Amino acid sequence: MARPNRTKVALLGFLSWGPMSGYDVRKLIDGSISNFWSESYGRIYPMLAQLVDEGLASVEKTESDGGRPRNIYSLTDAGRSALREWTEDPTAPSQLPRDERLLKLFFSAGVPPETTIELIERFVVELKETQEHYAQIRAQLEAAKDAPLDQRYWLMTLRYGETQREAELAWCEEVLAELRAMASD
Amino acid sequence: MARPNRTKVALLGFLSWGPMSGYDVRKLIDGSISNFWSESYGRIYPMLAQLVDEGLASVEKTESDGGRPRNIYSLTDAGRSALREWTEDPTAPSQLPRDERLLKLFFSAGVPPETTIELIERFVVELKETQEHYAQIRAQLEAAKDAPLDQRYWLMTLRYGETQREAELAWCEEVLAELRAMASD
DNA sequence: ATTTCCATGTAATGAGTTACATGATTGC
DNA sequence: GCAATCATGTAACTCATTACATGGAAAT
Repeated sequence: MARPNRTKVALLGFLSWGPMSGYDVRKLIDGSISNFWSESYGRIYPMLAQLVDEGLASVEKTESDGGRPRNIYSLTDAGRSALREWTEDPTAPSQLPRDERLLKLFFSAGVPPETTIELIERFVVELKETQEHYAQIRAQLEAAKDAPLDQRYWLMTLRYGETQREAELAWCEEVLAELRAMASD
Repeated sequence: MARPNRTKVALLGFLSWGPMSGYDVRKLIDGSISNFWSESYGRIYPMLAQLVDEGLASVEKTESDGGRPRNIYSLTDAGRSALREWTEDPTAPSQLPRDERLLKLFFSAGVPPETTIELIERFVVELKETQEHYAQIRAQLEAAKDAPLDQRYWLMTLRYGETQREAELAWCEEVLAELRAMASD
């Protein structure tokens, strides 16, 4: 696990909560870390198979217990220690950001300010929707009274998103004021 | 240009400033938008060839004007209107964020708070380095007195990064306070 | 009846990094 | 003479999304 694949560690993390299916993982992600993470089925299912190949997880096929057969994955000891190894490492790769909205803004001198105002106003709408989404995540995370220690960490990650979105909204107001002044010249 | 490739529009944008080589583009990026964008040679050179294929740019090989021959690319009219089409469109795809540091924090209940404190402290160091980098970019952008309209947009994008990093630093202080309280229990 | 949700998976496609190969020129 | 910089490009690899295919069960 020199530089483990990101999907891999995400799956190890969720499986550490208990045995579950790929479908379950996806739903858990949507309800907890969609704030800063996403996974597609196209990655989840192949990666689960890979975890089994590598001995980090085991799979049990539940045949006909009512619904359609499901594949339930559990961490092995090797999986648990791989997860531990990753969480204990205090480094994180700095990701190269690529923000298409900012790229557009950067090259906007050639279009009328009104166009750029709309670009930013759409961003504001999106940000407010995101904030509402965060409120739902917050409700879900705060409901987990049975895992108080985990919960504190979860709320830290949520708080990160909340403060970032707030700062973005403040920036939007600043930029909109400038653009509107430019438009009225 | 339904959903143009991101590298493509970035190249169109820089070429709109005047004819230049792939090498030049890379250096310009580093000095202006490394704040929120990056391109590797492995993308730049093939994409420049593709632009020529598509009639969006033309290339002129400068043979032996002193140094090693360079390939200088210029926008065609088609290239200019493709860029215009993109900048005039006030939409931007919302990118799915994947923050490995936050993922690690999310799953940190199983490791001692000291480990997580180090994770955040490293983040603080990185953020301060980034802020210094921004100061250099600011100096470069503010030096461009010959393009005052462009400059206003450039500074808006820079200001975005500055406010985001500030908010991150404030979040780090908050989280560090909580983690230190947890560590001293 | 039909839509929605559960559930798993594959194939096609795109995007992007990193490492490598090459070789000239400039500055020390 | 040697290192750094200029300059272009390719190949291998990784990573990830999207669309598609399949089909059962539950709800309306």
